[in-house]
Amino acid sequence: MAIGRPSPSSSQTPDPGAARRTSRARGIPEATVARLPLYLRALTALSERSVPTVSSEELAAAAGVNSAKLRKDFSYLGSYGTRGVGYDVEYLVYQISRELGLTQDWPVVIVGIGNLGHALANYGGFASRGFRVAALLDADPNVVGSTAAGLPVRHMDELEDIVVSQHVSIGVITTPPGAAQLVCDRLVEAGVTSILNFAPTVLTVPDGVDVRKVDLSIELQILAFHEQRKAGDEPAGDSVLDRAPGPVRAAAAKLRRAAGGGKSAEPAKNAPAAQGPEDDLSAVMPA
Amino acid sequence: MAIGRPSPSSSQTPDPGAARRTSRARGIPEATVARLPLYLRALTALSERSVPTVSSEELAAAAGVNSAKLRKDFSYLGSYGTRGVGYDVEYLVYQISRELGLTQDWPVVIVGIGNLGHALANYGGFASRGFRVAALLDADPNVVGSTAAGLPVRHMDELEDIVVSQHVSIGVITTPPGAAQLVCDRLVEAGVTSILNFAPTVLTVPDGVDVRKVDLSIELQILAFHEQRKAGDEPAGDSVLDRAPGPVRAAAAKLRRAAGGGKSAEPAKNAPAAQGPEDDLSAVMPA
DNA sequence: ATGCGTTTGTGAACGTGTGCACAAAGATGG
DNA sequence: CCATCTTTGTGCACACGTTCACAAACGCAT
Ligand SMILES: NC(=O)c1ccc[n+]([C@@H]2O[C@H](COP(=O)([O-])OP(=O)(O)OC[C@H]3O[C@@H](n4cnc5c(N)ncnc54)[C@H](O)[C@@H]3O)[C@@H](O)[C@H]2O)c1
Ligand SMILES: NC(=O)c1ccc[n+]([C@@H]2O[C@H](COP(=O)([O-])OP(=O)(O)OC[C@H]3O[C@@H](n4cnc5c(N)ncnc54)[C@H](O)[C@@H]3O)[C@@H](O)[C@H]2O)c1
Repeated sequence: MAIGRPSPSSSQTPDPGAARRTSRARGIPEATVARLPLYLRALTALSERSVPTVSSEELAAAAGVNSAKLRKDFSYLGSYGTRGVGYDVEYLVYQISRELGLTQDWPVVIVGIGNLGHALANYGGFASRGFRVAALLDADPNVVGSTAAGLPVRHMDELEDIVVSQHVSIGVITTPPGAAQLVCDRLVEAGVTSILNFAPTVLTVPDGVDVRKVDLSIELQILAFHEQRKAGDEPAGDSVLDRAPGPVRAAAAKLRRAAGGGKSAEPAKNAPAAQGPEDDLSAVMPA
Repeated sequence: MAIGRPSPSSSQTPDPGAARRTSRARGIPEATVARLPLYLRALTALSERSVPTVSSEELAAAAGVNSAKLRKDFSYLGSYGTRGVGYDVEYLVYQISRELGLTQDWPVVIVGIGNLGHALANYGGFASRGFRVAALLDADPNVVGSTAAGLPVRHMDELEDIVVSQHVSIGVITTPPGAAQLVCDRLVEAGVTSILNFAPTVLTVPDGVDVRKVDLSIELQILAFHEQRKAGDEPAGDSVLDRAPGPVRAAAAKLRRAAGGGKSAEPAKNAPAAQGPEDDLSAVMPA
């Protein structure tokens, strides 16, 4: 039963393969691309203060990165600096904007105008960089009549028309997780090839479609992990059984499977637990 | 003029240094930590369907990753699988939860209850994983009276009290960018050691404080970059001057600096530009 | 012109992350 | 108890990303 990758490749954010193949075409590493907007923001601020040139050291500080990294990043774009002087701010703003495709207009649709969709629709920093909200879409008839940020919320039925007629290639999904894959499929079917997904769902898309996700819950969990480490709190001493090699562990595994079996509720000892390091797992593993 | 790193290290998300030092302490790579929440979500779904065991292949598909990667990730946690069978779902849910610190309660404060702050406060998936909104805070007197998601919005004055008395170690910043660093400083001063920042600002924090950022604008720009590539649209043929080595390029640089000089508006030829590959930059570089 | 101080651009070393491929471990059936 | 089949856990090779350190390039003053 060979599990051949199904033809729709699930290209999520942390998948280097697809994304890299694209960007390596002309040699800009993905990690660099992800930092360009950061540099651009810092440069824009300098530009507004009419600063003519900036050194890699200064700009790196403003962007919160290592200066060597910044120089290497810029080197992928070309030689836009002047030795002994630094970089011309205006010129660099233009070059990075161009490289990121920000010199063109990118119409986007937002699907799912609930709490988050509303916030995004109202977000000013949206339009500031060439991204224009082409339409707000929702399935709920109660929502469809209303307006958000001056734009009318339109019905999902109009999705295809809007995407095609306005040449929308970027879609933002802010529906509940259950609807995300369906919405995604419709967007892709209509011609959208880049998706920003706020729903906590793994989206599956065909090759050639990029998906990036924003997941609040994941971010918090990562923070919690490090927070736990800081507290010197080795995450509850592991059962000796599981560290032991050989048949002992196997027996433990067997027991686990035999015990839990069905629809047992969450492993009991889960609640508050005032970060006491001692936290035995007899509750979950009745050995 | 040696530019010694100032003692407050600007540890942003994409800075491996600080984060890694922490997690390497007991050997879980940062990339793995970032995927654990993904696995946990998939496992929780299986658990709700009362699936007793799952193979690395199945789980990997559900989480949208390579199965070898998943197995290696789990190997950092210990040997929790059974060869020939797979992983016990309930047990693995517990192990990952514990590793992520989700078996304890994490009170968080949200600062800046505007569009986004409201949406976050209303977000259900928040509390579902041990994260509890301890307080909503804002500086605007008009907002302070109101309630969001059943919680009262309290004034910034109360920040320190709340953080200390409720042992808050995680703070979420959803203020305008201008206020973010100030708010951050106050949070840190009060004792918060993990910050999730939604404002498009580079935060500077002392060592030992983790910052993660969520930046919609950056995500869109990355998508735009790849979108441009897909359109076969080499980002507007580079001026020959800049590719040429030697004195020619230097002269060009000189010209740029001399020309632009002051507060010149955005490099003119910036507008719509119907994705025509030909887009000369004489406007920005009057050579 | 020449020399001096500054800053870029990059080669090279190193650390991290990914994916293949396979031996070893265990389940299962006879 | 043995044979066979499934699936884990991991050694290994390679790709990617980061950082150091320094020669070459440039501006500027003399
Ligand atoms: N609110 C937050 O702060 C937050 C944070 C992180 C993630 N999320 C995620 O973002 C998504 C949206 O969150 P929310 O709080 O705005 O939820 P919400 O319930 O307020 O809004 C969801 C909207 O989607 C619409 N919708 C439902 N099914 C649809 C469909 N098939 N097609 C089109 N529209 C449909 C609903 O009518 C509703 O207006 C959820 O997946 C949530 O998990 C939200
Ligand atoms: N709305 C979005 O979808 C979105 C998306 C991405 C990023 N952001 C960023 O998130 C942040 C918030 O966005 P928003 O749309 O909710 O803005 P908003 O203006 O609606 O809300 C900001 C809130 O912060 C409060 N505030 C201002 N200064 C404060 C201070 N010093 N201390 C405490 N509170 C203070 C204001 O009173 C207001 O209630 C902004 O930085 C924005 O760039 C927003």
